[in-house]
Amino acid sequence: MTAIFQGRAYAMVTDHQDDASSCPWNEREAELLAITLELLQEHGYDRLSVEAVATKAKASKATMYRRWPSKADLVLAAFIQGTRDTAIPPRTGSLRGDLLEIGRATCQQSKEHMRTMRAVLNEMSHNPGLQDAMQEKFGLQRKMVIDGVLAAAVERGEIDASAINEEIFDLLPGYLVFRSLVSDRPPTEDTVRAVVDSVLLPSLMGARGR
Amino acid sequence: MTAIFQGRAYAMVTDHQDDASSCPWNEREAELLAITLELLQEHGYDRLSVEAVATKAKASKATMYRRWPSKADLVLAAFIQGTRDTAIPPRTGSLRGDLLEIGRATCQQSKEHMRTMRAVLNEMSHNPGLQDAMQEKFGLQRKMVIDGVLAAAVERGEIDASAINEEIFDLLPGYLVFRSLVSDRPPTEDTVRAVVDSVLLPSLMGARGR
Amino acid sequence: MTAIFQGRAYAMVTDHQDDASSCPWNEREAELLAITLELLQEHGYDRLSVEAVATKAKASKATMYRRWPSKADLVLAAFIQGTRDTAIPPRTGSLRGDLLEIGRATCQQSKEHMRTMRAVLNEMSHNPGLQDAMQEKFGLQRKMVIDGVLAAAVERGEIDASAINEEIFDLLPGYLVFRSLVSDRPPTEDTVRAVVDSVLLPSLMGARGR
Amino acid sequence: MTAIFQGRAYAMVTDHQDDASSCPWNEREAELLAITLELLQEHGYDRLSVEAVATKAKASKATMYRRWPSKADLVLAAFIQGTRDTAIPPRTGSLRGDLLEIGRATCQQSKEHMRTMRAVLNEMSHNPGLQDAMQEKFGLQRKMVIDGVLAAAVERGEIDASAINEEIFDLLPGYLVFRSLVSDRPPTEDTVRAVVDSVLLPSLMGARGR
DNA sequence: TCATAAGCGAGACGGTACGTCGTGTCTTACG
DNA sequence: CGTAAGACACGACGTACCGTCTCGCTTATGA
Repeated sequence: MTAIFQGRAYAMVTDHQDDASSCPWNEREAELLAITLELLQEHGYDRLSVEAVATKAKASKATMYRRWPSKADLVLAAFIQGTRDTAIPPRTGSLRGDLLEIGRATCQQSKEHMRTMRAVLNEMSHNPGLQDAMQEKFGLQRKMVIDGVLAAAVERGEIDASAINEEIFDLLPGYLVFRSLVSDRPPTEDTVRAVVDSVLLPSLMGARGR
Repeated sequence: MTAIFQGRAYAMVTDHQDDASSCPWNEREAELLAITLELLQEHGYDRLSVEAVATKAKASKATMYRRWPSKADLVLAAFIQGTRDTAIPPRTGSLRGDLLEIGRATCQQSKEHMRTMRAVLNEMSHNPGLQDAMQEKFGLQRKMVIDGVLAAAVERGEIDASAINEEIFDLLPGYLVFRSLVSDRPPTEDTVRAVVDSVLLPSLMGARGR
Repeated sequence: MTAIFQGRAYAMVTDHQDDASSCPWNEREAELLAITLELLQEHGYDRLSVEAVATKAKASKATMYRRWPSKADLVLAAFIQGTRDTAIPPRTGSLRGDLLEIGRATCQQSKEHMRTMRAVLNEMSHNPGLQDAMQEKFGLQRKMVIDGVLAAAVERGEIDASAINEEIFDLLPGYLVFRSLVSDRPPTEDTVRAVVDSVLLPSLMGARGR
Repeated sequence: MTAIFQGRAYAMVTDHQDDASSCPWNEREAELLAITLELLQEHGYDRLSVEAVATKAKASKATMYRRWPSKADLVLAAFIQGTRDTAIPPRTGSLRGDLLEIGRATCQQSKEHMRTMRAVLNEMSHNPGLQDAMQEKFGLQRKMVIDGVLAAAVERGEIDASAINEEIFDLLPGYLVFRSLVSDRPPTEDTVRAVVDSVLLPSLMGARGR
């Protein structure tokens, strides 16, 4: 199951994961990305300079550019590494529990990486490859998780398969991300509960009652 | 009624609107912002240069920097001007119609200004003032519109006031914006219809049946 | 006699001199030039800005440019005004006394206006008019004074007219100016005495002894 | 003997001379300075732009500013390089010949670098370091040459050591430089001859006759 | 064992944009 | 009308960063 979750971009990175402990150069790479992430969070995309990352890491610019051909790539890689290890939320046994768990995880992640995501978003406009990478990583991964949760709910008989809508499978994480990134009202636990209890569950289970 | 819709920021701006036609310097300012917006849409934030805007407008850099102390301010102003005149969606007489209309307007606006919004979003991280400005402009304005629509629906007896939830009043526009800005699946009419028909209306009217 | 001393450039300015007390606008003009001179001495040509002069004088740039069409003209005018009133050294009755007096006056003037002279010199490279003006003012004026002194000495029988050389009539002031402007060893009274006693007088009176 | 002629500043520079041919970066530096000098002669200090030099040399502004922290430093360096290689005038065997030779060399150099010298002069007012550099380079170098010439004349018995005066050792070059830079009457061969024959030699040899 | 290479730090380089400042022209509004 | 105020087009200043490059130096392998 896990394998399915990993799209190309995701795999591209995770393939090296095992090497990280054995191969010293991947440790270095990870360190560089970590510093990138740190400076990114602190100063934002524009005010982040590859030079500063190199200096702080006592590396040279050539080393940076050998690994990531441009600042945008560097930032993307840092972002991916920063979000890679986010655990896939565990199953709780009930649809409501699973959704709340997804919401909770989304909130945490989107708050933590707010600046980075904004930076990557901004870069996406010019970089179709980045667009795809993000989509593959986030869109697909998210879809898999939610599909899994809903499928389990259907299997448990909690909802009808007909209530599932392709168009809005990411309504929960999407809205929460919106609240973190765009609006000035970051999501709280109440937000998650409200979306799940007053919107999603009525919608998903509404058909049942009829 | 219209007055209520306009938050402070909105009013603050629209108050000058009349001046724009009478005062020549505001025409010039508007022209500069329009060019900024154009180049911004075309090339994105990073690849936009103040110099290019000035050149295209046959203005000088000093003129630009006299009005907007930095590139970020310029872009924000351009964005605000670009979205200022977005008409408030008309009332259709039914909750469903109003919501669809809001969704449609949100889709159009967020698609049109996608790159600009991403750029402004990115800038927001460093500029708390920008944060507030955006919130005032978008958060409040959006809230007013939706509150109005829902209040009308309550008045019409379509829904119970108790079904309205502060936490998620912007679920519809929020999700649509997310789809435009973040996900790789820009919203379509189907998306709007799906959110309204299978999510919002069941949620809002669900309480009725009980 | 005085009239002869005044070349074109000199006259151009001094013609207004009488007006200065009666016509208020010339007082203003003199004030502007004085401020220019002051800032010039303080900051040098490059770091002097017309804007600063205008601001300090509570005048507007237009006022400055109406009177002096460029920064160079302004500086030249300021310099001329600054040196205009330098009294022609009085006659002492002996050649040696006169020469020492000329030397003393040159030293004082060239030290006082060192920066200004350097600035004007620099500007002269591009501005032939300035070249002429300077020449007329300084070259001619200087020549007249020295010619007068030497003629008096000849008349007194101190020297032969044949000892006077057109090519080097300004050797004394020239060398002193050089010492002030170019070398790092500004002239002292000893310098003047040395030039007069060990160089000029031997040269001028040498022919006598034979 | 030659070694004695070279003051510290002179040696300081000429020591690098050999490197210039072997080290490629010094060739580049020399090229940049040569272009600077060329544009400086052509347009003068104010109208010279670092950007233009960089463009003409197919270099970047950063390269210029890395080597010379400001336009003034650049111009000074260009001037020093431009005058560095000026050959020390050869000895002719007689005091008169040596003085004429010094005069001739001074005339040529001061005419050739008139604009540059004026620019550097102007800059000196604000830059004490430049003051010292110039003094070291020109004052000392000039003094060495003249001292050497006079010493040789003493040795030959042409003049008395007592006729030499510290205060005016640079009277010849000083006056010639004055004529080039300040006055509108650039020195000619006649000027040199007149100064040497009717002023310097009488002064230096006058004591003998008595 | 030694050399040949591969990766590295350091940092110069050509570009490009930034944001500032000064010049000289022009317009507006006041007296 | 002359003036103070100051906007404007132009263009140079000096800074910072990008992405490329060349240098030596260190390792780490392969003859």
